[in-house]
Order: sequence, then structure tokens, then C-alpha cells
Amino acid sequence: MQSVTMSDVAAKAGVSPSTVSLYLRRPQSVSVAAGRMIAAAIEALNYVPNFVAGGLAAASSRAVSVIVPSVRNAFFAETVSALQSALRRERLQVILSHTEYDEREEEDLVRMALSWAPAAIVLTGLSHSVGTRRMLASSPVPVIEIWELGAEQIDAAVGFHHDQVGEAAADHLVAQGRRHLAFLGARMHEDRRARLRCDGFVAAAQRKGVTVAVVEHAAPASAEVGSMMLAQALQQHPDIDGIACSNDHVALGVLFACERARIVVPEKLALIGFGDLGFTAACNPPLTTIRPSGDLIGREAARLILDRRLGKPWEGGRISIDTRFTLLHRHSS
Amino acid sequence: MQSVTMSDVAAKAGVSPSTVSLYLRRPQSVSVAAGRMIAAAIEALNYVPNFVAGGLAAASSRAVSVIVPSVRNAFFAETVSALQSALRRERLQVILSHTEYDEREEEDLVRMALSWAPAAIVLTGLSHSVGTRRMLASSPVPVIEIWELGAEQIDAAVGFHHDQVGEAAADHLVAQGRRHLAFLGARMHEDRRARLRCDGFVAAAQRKGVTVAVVEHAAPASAEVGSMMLAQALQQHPDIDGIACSNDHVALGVLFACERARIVVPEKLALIGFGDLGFTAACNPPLTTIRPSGDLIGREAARLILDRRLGKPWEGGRISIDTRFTLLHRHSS
DNA sequence: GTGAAAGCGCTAACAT
DNA sequence: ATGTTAGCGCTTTCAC
Repeated sequence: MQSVTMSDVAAKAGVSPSTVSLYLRRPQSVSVAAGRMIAAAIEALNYVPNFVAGGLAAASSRAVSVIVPSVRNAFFAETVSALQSALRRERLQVILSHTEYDEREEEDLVRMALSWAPAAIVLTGLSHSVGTRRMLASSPVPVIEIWELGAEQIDAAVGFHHDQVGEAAADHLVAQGRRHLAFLGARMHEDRRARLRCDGFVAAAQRKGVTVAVVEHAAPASAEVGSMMLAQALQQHPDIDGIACSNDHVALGVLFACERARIVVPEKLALIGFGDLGFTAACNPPLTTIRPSGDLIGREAARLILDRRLGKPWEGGRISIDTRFTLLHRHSS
Repeated sequence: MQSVTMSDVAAKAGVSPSTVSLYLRRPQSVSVAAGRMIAAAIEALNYVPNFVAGGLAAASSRAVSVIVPSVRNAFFAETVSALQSALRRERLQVILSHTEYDEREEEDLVRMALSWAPAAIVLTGLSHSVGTRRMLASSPVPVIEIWELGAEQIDAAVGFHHDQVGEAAADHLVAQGRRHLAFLGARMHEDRRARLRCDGFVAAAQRKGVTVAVVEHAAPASAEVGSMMLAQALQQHPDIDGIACSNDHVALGVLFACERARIVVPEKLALIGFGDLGFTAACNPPLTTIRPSGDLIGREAARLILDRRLGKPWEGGRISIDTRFTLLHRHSS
């Protein structure tokens, strides 16, 4: 079926297939002479190894299954990108799928993921259906949960505490002298992490003794939704002087709406976003925001996967890595 | 190695493994009675099929290899998302990788892609290394090139003509009475499609007899780069009254910079972007832009792959689908 | 360091 | 409609 196979290479190089296999996986375990012959044969025949056959024989494929809520979300895109770059060096490939924030969907995708006998499965968040947990528990595949910390984890987890993000935002606004806060959140009924940031914000504000309001919108985060939520917030609580948003898209919309309503930021209203998306530094005024470590999450997850492949087990069976976040104080607050 | 296999299911259901296999692939080809027994056995044993073994036996896996320049790019993210959603229904999965706009990298990724014996390979653009073309030509795997039309294609292509985008932008600005145009382009030495848009813009402007300047920047598109390019453009050509940008991030930066410099858009300067990214409708003023059909590209690519899997060959061996684009006239022009 | 042999779990003729 | 059979291309003991 396949034009040129490992046997062809072996024949041409004058060695056995198993030597070629060994050479491909651990070149240093093969004599230099044999290695050179094999390399020449591969080159001459233009041999492309078959990962599928390899995966079947080894009972573990070169795939890493990654399941995120949405590929279009810049946060996850960054993590996926970093993960891929790091895995690529070890010739592991990412099988990507998205749940659209649906746990039932996730369960089905996990089942499909297991069908690939992947080297690892990467899931977003710590909240999964019972079925998902059961499947994963009864499988030997390492599981890494990303982008959240602070609840029970299946295996390894790499992320940060979203309630701490909310807390940091509230502390920051209060430190800037604001006494009437609001949190504008998009799609918080589905996006558990946005909800956690909101909860952390409200709790911290209450501890500091300032007033705090929450405005939500069911639609996904966007500038338009941000503009709408600002209007609603000001209508209900005209004295608001500090706003945190569930992410930078929302904050951008608030910024635009303020401009149209001639509300001066930050004098009249201090604003803080979340995400440090591309436009934040270039806005008028530049947007104060909290930068999550999306890139680092990807790199650390890859490191865990590679360590595990090399046989290093995770200490105590469970491991969690806190990648933290950074508050970037710009001119909107 | 695997806890429960197809044979286990067959034994429990009282049929042969091949019947189970058949049931899994074409349920309607199996008697209702047998089907019920098999379904019950699968349920009871919690059977998870092994795609790797299946792929080896069938000499074609349930993977579709997708290679894009960057996962973080919202355009490709949209296409990948749509592609995934559509393929998912047929239980095909996307193996994603990114080239970072490097053709050598792409060649290596195509080699790895072939290692999976994928149902299809999806590549971005029509420009590839000789090695890439050679490998793909000598393989039976269907190839779909996306996001570009107008040059020689390997197999199928789904996308649009970027020079037509540039042309549409120029025509629009001229129709708005602008006579001194400029194109601001980011990373055009690598992003061939941005270059094509630029070329189309310049050619159309010249045909209309208006002046046209080009400002480039090597960095990836961002609002900051947009602000910088605007400054440079106005310094070199103070009389510019219409600007097209290689994408909306750049246009957003221009908008911010105009605001700071008290340049009124669109009265003093008409602006058009590309991409219809999330923020364009919410900006001040809302940004005129050109919406590419990123989503449609993904859906059409999926359709071709699915058709091909069902045995429908593409007419004449080659097929190209023009997904077009739409100019959205808002208030920035 | 290298080779022989035995599968990995499934699909796809083919026969019934 | 169902079962029998023969691999798919590789990895991995286990000898040597």
C-alpha cells in the first residue's frame, strides 16, 4: 500500500528492519557504519515513516490530543501554538478539537482522543463530566489540564488561579482611589474561568469595603458587548468609577463607548481588562490589563508531556504548575 | 495492550469481529438484531475503537493534516474552527501545525503529515517549496490549498483572489473621492497574500489615475505597527487622503494614531481595513473593511474532503472554489 | 550491535 | 447479512 517501507530501506542498507527501526528511534544505539548506510538508503528512497503503524506497534502514537473550548479564542490559540512548537521538536503532533464550552461535547471528544492512543491528552479547565473523568481514570494516557488551578485535578495541571486575577484587579482599582467598582462579564454562564475572575473581584472589593456591581451578557466577549454592558452599568449605578472586564475585547468596547459618551478615562472612570491582547498598548489611552501566561502554559504542558515520554513520572502521581499572571499598569487606570 | 478490543465486543455480542467492524463503519449494512447486540456490547464493555489500528489496516487514517502559517492568526483560526466542526461529524480529526511563514518548515511538516496517512492534507496558499510539491505529487493523499487563488495549484484550492481585494479597496476609496492613496502593509516580505492585496491596490489606483504610496513594516500586523506606519506615510506624503491597510489590526492602529493627532476620520482621511475582525464595528468611527470568507473556506474544504472520502473524485482532477469577499462600508470611509 | 519472530487491533476482500 | 482470512508497517522482546 505504502510505496516505500522500512523493509525497503533495510534491504537497500543491507541491514534488518529492526535495525532501521532502532536507528530511527535511537540513532546512537546503532553502529556508525550501519547508521550511515541507513541514512543513505532513507535519502535515496525518499522514505517517509508510517506513524500509524508505529503507533499501533508501540501502543502509543506520536499524537497529543488537545481539547480547548474554542480555537478562535486568542488565549487558547497562544497556548496551542506554544505547545505545538515545543512538541514538534520531538516529532509529536497536536490533534486539536474544540468543545464550544459544552461538557457533553468534551466527553465525546475525549473518547475520540483515546481512540488515537495519544502520548497525552490536554484538556482545558478542571471541570469535566463524570463520564469524561471515568474514561480518563481507566486509561493509561497522561492527562494535563490547562488554564485553571484551584479545584480537583485528574492528573497534572498547568495554569493559574482566576480568582486571584479578579482579586488583583479589584486591589489595583482600590489602590487607585476608586470606591465604586463594577465587573463586566461576557458569557460567564459558560466560561467558568471568567466567572471565577468575577467572583474573585467581587470578594476582594467587598473585603476592601467598596461597592461593587456585576453586569453580565450571555454573548461571547466582544467590543460591542462591552459597549452595551457599560451603558447598562452606568444606568444602574451612575457613580461607578472603576471597571474591570472579563477580557480585553470587552474593555475595548468600554473604551470606545466612553469616548462616544465623553467619559474621560481614567479621570472619570478607571478601566482594567484581562488578556493583554495585541491592541491594548496602542489604545487611547493604553489599556491597563492582566496578562495571563498563555504561552508559558503551553510550554510547561509540553515539558510535562516530554518528561513523561522519557519515563520521568510526575512526583506523587499529581503535579500542578502555577504559571501566574502579570498586571500591566498603563494609562486607563 | 488495549483493555477491550473489537474481538471482545464481538464475543460478547455473539458475532464475528468483522461484523462489528462493519457495524461501526456502516451500521445500515448490519441486521437490526445484530446491531442491537453489538451496540449493547459496546456500551457494556465501554469499548473505545482504536483509530490507529483502523488507519493502518485501511491505509488511510481518520486524520486530516492542516498546515497554516500561524494558529494565532484570527483568519486561520476561523478556518480551522469551521473545518474542524464540519469534519467532526464524520469523525475525522484535525492534526494542526504551523509554519510561521517558513517554506522549509512547511516541507518538513508535510513530510510528517504524510506519516499519518491522512485522509487529506490542507495547506495554506499556493506557494510551496519544490520538495513539498514533489512529495505531494508522488502521494495518493488529496491536497487542498486554502486562502489563495490565482496561481498554479497542486490539487484542489479553496479561497479567493487577494489582488481583487486590493482592487476593491482602491476602487472604493476612489469612489469616495480620494485622490492620494496609500497602502500600509505589515510583514509583506513573508505574508504573500498581504503582498498580493497591496499589488492589487497599487495597480487599481494607477489605473484610476490617482497617486499611490506604499509603506511597509517587517513586523507582524499590530495596532502599534499601524500607528507607526501612519506617521511614516504622512511624513513622506502629507497630502494622503485615503488609506488601505493590510489588515484590521493595522487599521485600528491608524485609527488610534489619527485620534491622537486630531486627524478626523473619514473627513480628512478615509480608512479601509481587511479582515472584519471583532472590533471593527465597535470602533470610533466604525471601520470600513473587507470580510474574507474564512469560515466558508473551512466549510468548503471540509466538503471536498468528505466528498473525496465517499469516492466522489474531483472533476478533471483539479478543482478551485472561489469563496469571494465582501466590502463592508462603515463610517471610516 | 544486530536479526528473527511475534504480534499491535483493525479492515477489506472474498466466500458463504 | 455474516464469517474467514490475510495482511497493513511497524516495535519489541529475545537470542546471538
